Amino acid sequence: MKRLMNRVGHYVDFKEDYFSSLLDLPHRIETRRPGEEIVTVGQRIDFVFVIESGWAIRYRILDDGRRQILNFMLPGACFDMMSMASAHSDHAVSAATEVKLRRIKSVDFLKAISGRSELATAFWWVAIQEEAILREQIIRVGRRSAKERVAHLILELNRRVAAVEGELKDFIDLPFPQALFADALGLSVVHVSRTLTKLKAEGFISTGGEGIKILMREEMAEMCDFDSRYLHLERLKLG
Amino acid sequence: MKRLMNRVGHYVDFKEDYFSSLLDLPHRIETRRPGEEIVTVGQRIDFVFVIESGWAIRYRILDDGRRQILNFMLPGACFDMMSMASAHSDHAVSAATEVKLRRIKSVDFLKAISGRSELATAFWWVAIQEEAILREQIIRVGRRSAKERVAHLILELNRRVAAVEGELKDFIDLPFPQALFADALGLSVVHVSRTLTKLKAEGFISTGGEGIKILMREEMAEMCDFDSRYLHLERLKLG
DNA sequence: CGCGGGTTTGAATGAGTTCAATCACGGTGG
DNA sequence: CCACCGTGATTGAACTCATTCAAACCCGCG
Repeated sequence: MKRLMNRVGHYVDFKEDYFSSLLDLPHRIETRRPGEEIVTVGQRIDFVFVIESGWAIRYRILDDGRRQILNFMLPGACFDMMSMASAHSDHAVSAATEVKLRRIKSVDFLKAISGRSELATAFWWVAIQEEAILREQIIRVGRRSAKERVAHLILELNRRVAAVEGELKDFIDLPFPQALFADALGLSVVHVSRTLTKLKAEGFISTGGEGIKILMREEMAEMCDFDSRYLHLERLKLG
Repeated sequence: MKRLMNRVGHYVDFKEDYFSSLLDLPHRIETRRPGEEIVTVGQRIDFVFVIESGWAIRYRILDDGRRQILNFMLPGACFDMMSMASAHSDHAVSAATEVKLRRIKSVDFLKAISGRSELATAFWWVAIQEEAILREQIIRVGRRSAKERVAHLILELNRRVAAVEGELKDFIDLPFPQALFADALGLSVVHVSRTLTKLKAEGFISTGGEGIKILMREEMAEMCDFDSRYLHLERLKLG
């Protein structure tokens, strides 16, 4: 919840008690192991989830097993606020890593924010940002080369982690297999591996442990046409 | 405006006077010729647009000229409700055909729907549907073959036109060049042409005039894995 | 030590692109 | 009325980027 506050706090003048009402909401804390489902296709959506820790993915599986990841969801992510009751999910959500999440009834959540216009505005901004991320994903898989795609996604995730942690680092933890990158970018695992190797050879990044170090942020952003403005983090002072 | 009513009317029990308040809102009617811009990149968004007639596209141009169309917007489309004041557009909107549009100040629009919860709910549904269309677009360009992409988009547009016109036809008017299809699907114009030829040869569709006739809807939907449920038209009785 | 998940590498294949030429068609001017 | 454009659609041939398949590799773990 602290991370959600970090994130949402960028959009409103932060006051602790705005959030206390959210914290006090009736809820359940659940955990999922890597690969376990959180929301299944066709499920009725009457809960809002908040990711307390860990990474999740939103995706769809086609009949023959192809998988497209729509978006990565990291700590502080908050879904599905939009859908509300009486909609059925047309895609699934599952855990990429070990995940801890808070489950709140949609009605309770909506009641809590509807009274407080600052909070409502903040979550409105989160929804706008979410949609911008989806649009950027379309551009990425639709019109960018493999090299650009991989670099662009790395930079996006790096920024989004920064928005949650409050500081922009040159290292991103990616505690999940490259297959997730492949399915997010519409590439094969093999080609993701080759592309990462090339990015390393060209000095943009280096890998070590379960993450990636960004060595030449400027040049890399230039190369893959990454412009962080779409993430709407302007209130953040990350340089 | 009639088309917007058609569309939105699926989600609430239709009452003429819900909409009269929208019709009476201060507005300007504008027209754009094919190719002319409606919203430019970086522009501050404090207007809601309603397409009265014609087709528009939402897209982004990359530095080297590559273009990715994010979504087609057809008569009855209503944007950008989400963004509200103080956001800058990270993509452009322009006319695909001759377009007539209604421009309403965001504040006026929001005031008008905020009082009437049925209207607010209806536009909420429109926003949900819009987002589902974006997600489907990601899956289309990310994990489908050229043949599947083209077929899938044809079926989607067909359904969306039906939602506006109130009846599902086997013929779709597509009064714009194939280049738009290409840029929407992340393909080259040449390959779109080849793919359409193949779809014709296999008996799925036929072309004539400025449109496409769907000859084997079932088989085609099966082939490209099209499931109209994501469009959230359930209240529509289109079979 | 040996197993297993995940990554890397190589070689062959394939889907889609690019470039260039041709075609089809509607509009315009002589 | 017809020749001439210009835009967009189609076709062919060469090429490229990414996929597929298969083997090797790496490393943490029982």
